[in-house]
Amino acid sequence: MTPPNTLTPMKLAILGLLAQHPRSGYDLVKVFSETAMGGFSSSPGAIYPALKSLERAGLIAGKVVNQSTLRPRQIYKLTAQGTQSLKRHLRQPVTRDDVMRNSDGVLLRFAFAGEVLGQDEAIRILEEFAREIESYLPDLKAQLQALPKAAGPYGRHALQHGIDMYRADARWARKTAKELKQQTTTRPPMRISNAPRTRIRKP
Amino acid sequence: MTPPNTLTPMKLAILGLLAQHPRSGYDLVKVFSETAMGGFSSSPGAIYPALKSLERAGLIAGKVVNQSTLRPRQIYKLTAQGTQSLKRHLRQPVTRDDVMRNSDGVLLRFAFAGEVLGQDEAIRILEEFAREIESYLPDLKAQLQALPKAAGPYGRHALQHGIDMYRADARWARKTAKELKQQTTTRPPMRISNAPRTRIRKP
DNA sequence: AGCGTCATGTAATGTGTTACATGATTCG
DNA sequence: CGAATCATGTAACACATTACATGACGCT
Repeated sequence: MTPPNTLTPMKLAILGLLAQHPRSGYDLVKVFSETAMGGFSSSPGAIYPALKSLERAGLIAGKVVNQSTLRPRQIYKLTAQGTQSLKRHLRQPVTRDDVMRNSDGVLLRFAFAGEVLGQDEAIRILEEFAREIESYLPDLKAQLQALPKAAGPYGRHALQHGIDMYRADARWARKTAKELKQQTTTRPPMRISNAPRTRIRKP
Repeated sequence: MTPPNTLTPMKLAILGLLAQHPRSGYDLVKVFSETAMGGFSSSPGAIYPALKSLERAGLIAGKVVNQSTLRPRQIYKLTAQGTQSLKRHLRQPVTRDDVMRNSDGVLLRFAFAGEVLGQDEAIRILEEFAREIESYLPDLKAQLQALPKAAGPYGRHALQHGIDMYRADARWARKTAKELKQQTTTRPPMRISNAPRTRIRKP
């Protein structure tokens, strides 16, 4: 494991998307450019190197599809090791550090955990997220109180913005956890093994 | 102007902090490490190079303070050009792109604009921010509607998170603009010229 | 014949992160 | 005296961004 267990946001996103179903690099480019996807602006210059790095690390494997046409296309899918690495990453607890400077990453974890590990893990992430925020909020309020009056209103307002955002985060997490629990259709997690049980229909 | 007009978040933050009052590199390290400051984790390895780059670009000037002790300390302050560059940057309109992938930068702009350009500019930024968000929200809601049912609930919830966050952003911006307008103490902007009118008392 | 899109990349560049290095000063 | 803190940096590294390059395919 040359890159130990780091998994940058970009690579996590790629692994998660490939866990949904195999895709080509170009497919990923389109996903990132067309959907909101948590603020990735990502361009080919970021995606293709990341794919190669993931392939070198043995987490994904590309299969060249030459199908009759002469234009080669690489379709990537997760390897067993990649699946394992993704799951390990998704199972990590939500820390205060995540809350402070990686809340986008938590969102990614939530979405992929729901698909890959099942609803229970998604709910766990939501609740840990909310809990960490709620334990962090008093600190922020104390910081707000501690601000010297001389500092002027702008720093105070900026800090208040942070507080408002965290509150909204926590509210969203609680609300979403509740919704997920209420819908009793507790579906099992998606299968992402290499040997799918059901045939894929190609319409 | 070797680096044209780019001004990364880091450099903007440094310029803004130096506009408040001159500081040393170490002072900046402390500010970034002790206060929340919008999610900068920033360490010496980022700050000192940025300072040198800003100095090369002529936006700030360091003055060595040898004062009796043998340990040199660089105190940086904005040059006239740096002040001008900062103001130009702060006066830029808030775009949808800012909203989509740089809302932290907007916050920084707001806080520094209030101090450097005065309350009116700060309010302008808040209102542009809110307006851009409110014009972006329908798009996001449409994306939410357009999500295929088959995609499962997690992507939908993640998107809903984005919507909730933007709503909270807009609410905060409207609220803050209102508060700033209500307090009739329309103070003039801070002086950041190199020739201060009032003597600085050194207690 | 030419343009846009599909599909894959590479190169240059800048920037942040982590970790380490180096001395001086202050405090117990 | 030794430890923590002040204060300044450097080196190695990974990473993303922008811009460019290449070539096939489909449409007009």
